[in-house]
Amino acid sequence: MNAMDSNIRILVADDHPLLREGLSGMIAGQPDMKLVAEAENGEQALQAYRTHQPDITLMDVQMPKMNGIDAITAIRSEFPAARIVVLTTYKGDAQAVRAIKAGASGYLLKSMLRKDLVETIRSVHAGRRRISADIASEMAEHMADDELTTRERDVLSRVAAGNANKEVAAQMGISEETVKTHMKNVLTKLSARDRTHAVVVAVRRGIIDL
Amino acid sequence: MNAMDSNIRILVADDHPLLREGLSGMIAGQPDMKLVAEAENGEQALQAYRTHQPDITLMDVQMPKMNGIDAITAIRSEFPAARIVVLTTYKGDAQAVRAIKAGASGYLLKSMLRKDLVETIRSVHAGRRRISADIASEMAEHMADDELTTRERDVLSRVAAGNANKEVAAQMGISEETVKTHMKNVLTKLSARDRTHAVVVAVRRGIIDL
DNA sequence: GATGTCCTCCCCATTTCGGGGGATGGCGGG
DNA sequence: CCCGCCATCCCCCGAAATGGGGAGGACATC
Repeated sequence: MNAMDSNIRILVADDHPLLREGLSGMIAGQPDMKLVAEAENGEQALQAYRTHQPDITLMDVQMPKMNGIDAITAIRSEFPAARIVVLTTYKGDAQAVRAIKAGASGYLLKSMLRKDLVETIRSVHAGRRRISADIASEMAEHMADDELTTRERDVLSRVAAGNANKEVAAQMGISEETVKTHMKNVLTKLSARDRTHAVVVAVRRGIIDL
Repeated sequence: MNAMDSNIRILVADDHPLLREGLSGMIAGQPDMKLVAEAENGEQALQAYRTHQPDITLMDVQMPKMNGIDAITAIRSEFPAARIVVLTTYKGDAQAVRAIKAGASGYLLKSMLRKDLVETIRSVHAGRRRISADIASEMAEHMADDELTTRERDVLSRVAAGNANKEVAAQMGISEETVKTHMKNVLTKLSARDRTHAVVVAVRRGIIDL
């Protein structure tokens, strides 16, 4: 095995050109790593993965066309062995959980240092998992919590849009009483004091989007 | 005037090392620009500005210790001629307005292309102002709107934290009736359907933080 | 087939909100 | 000095939300 073969081949998927530039520079500075492709959205990432089948994929979550989570799911359904590291600004523990469940091997903050990032890449390439300490502890805090059900998230999203229970009921084709029940459960699960607080907590934790 | 003197001397202030790396690389690629210092928070930015007095400062809004807006205010109070370009992920028109009012000469999104960014730097260096088209149009949409008063923002923040009007009143040492009055005004000004919607709108527009 | 979770619906009572009106004093700009 | 904006407080009232209870059916898991 020569030096060429031992390179860790990397795909970068992020919609910020400047950040890609930064990553590219960082990778260029590592003798054992090589950037093989870039993508600026989830669809391109999937395409690029098919073409290059990189050893490691660095993926942002928030991207146009197809978000990072869906891209991970898509890639992993075709290539179950794909090693993907999510690189994101903080968006709550729930998003991290979704990424991990989708098959990510790492979850890092963009604010992390170069050194830690290259370490993580080598680590994940060697088959380990890596989650930023702050995110890990945040995830741990909510481990015991019941997650919101699909229906509860749906109701909460509509409430966040400014709909009254009655309106939500009409939109979802269910009774207002059912909406109330869902909201009661949401308030309990999120330890929120009222619906407004519930929306804030859910957004902070990445459970719903604004 | 030799080539050295004609360089645009740049200070970069952003808490993401990777983005600084990207900017640094971009600047290095321009023959007429030179990166003279980096900062990873507002305090460092102020310090670095005093030391280097750069021609252009690229500043993120969201930074630890001292945020970008406060840093701009601080720098401009000492150096009224400072030309500062805000570089940020989108956080609503209100934040942009605050930055401009604080004295920023430009407001750009991090998702913008290298080419546009270097153009903007030259443009601002030449004394012009530059605001991203999307942000400008967003700002225009709300030009006619009444802004929230200090008190109204204060009330709304507390409501976002899950406090009932009565609790907000107690915290602020005013009557519940007054809180209601403020909330009525907030709902009207933000065209919100209820308090929950008001919080969502205010967060989206960068009027309050989560 | 028993258990559990989810979704659905219903009852009760109390509290909180939202929308309408009006009123006062302060403070700064014109 | 007057006007406008801000902040404060008050009234009334109907609508909405909250908090407690219970309960049935679907569906998957074990």
